[in-house]
Amino acid sequence: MSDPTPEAAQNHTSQRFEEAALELFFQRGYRSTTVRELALACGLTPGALYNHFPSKDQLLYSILRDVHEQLEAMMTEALADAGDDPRDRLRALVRAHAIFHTRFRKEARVANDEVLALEEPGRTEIVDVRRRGRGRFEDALRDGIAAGVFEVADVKIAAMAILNMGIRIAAWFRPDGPRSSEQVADLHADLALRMVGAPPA
Amino acid sequence: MSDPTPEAAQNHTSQRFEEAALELFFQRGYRSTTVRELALACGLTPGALYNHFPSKDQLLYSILRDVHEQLEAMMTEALADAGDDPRDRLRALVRAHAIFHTRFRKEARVANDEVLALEEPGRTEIVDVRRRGRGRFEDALRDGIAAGVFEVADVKIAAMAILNMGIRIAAWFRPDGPRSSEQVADLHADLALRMVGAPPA
DNA sequence: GTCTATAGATGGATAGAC
DNA sequence: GTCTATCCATCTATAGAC
Repeated sequence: MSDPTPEAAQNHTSQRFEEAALELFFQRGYRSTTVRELALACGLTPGALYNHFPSKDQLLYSILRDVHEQLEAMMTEALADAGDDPRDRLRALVRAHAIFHTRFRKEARVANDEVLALEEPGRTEIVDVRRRGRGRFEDALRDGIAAGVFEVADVKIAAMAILNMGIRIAAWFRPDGPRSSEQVADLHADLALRMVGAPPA
Repeated sequence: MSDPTPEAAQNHTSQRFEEAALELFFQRGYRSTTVRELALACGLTPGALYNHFPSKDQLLYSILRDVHEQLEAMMTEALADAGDDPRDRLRALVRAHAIFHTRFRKEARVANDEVLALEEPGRTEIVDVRRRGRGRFEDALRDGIAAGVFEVADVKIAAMAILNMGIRIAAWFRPDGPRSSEQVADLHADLALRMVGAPPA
């Protein structure tokens, strides 16, 4: 009842492990990061990790699952707000995707680079999630073609190209660089619309 | 003189190590591949590696250096044959880049994924080589803008997008898939020309 | 130039006290 | 839930015989 404990400011240890792991996996890669380094970054000892995760692999899996959930949520929300015009919908999708890869660039890069490091069955699960995400771009393109506003020679290639120029943002974007998240997102949306034969005015 | 030895068919052991390493690094990644696996794949024992490379790191470095040299050579040759029209030059560059990433997709993917696994000073050297390669795309775009045939809002972003949709080809292309190397290259060249406001007829 | 054998370090993970 | 201590596997690399 009367319980204004300082627990409000508490970061659960498992979460601290995930944050340290994100940073270290981003800097050195999953395989090069040791359990000892993870524990040290949390001010703990190696054994402590295993009170929160059954293995180093499951720690990576937990991170990747969260990252993909968040990306999916952002794209879903963007589409929900986008209206009916296929151009607006593609723009919304590309923008959301780009903004995610700038704002959560560490998460995104770890997610992209370390999928193959996962053990089964987590790996197959995450790969499937990513495949479904790719489907959103293909659907957006097909809708525009059906509506007669896009002209695309090969839907899969175009979708892959749009998706991948977005994915790679996480590899080069710098938060302290000359372009904001929003600017990068707008520029990519314009490029995508040009790619599908619907150049913006 | 009279020397038709069977050495013509000989594969030098160092080359066999590089080939085995390429395959294993492609499948499992550099860090997950052990010296024992490399030696076994060559029908040798771990110690034999060190007659040809001073370390596992130097083996990776040797592979990455060769890969980037070959990519540079292909792009240089493509530009030399391309004539003067900026559209033709961009098309040639994107095509050469795309074909490299289909035909040498294992080499390309290892080169992309394992740069950070390199130790210094090799890592900085390879990163610089890659930066110079990126400059070719920016130059091609600036030439087209100067000639009045391209219209680009942000040269660096557009160059990065074109470069990166090409780089990611190595991550999804399958030699036994429905599209040939040439088809993928042509489709990407068309997308790139659209991105710079010079859609092909 | 390859082998056998092993050094020397480091990895993930566990046991049991507190 | 964290600690100390450690197991045991595995890693890169080396030494010296052939």
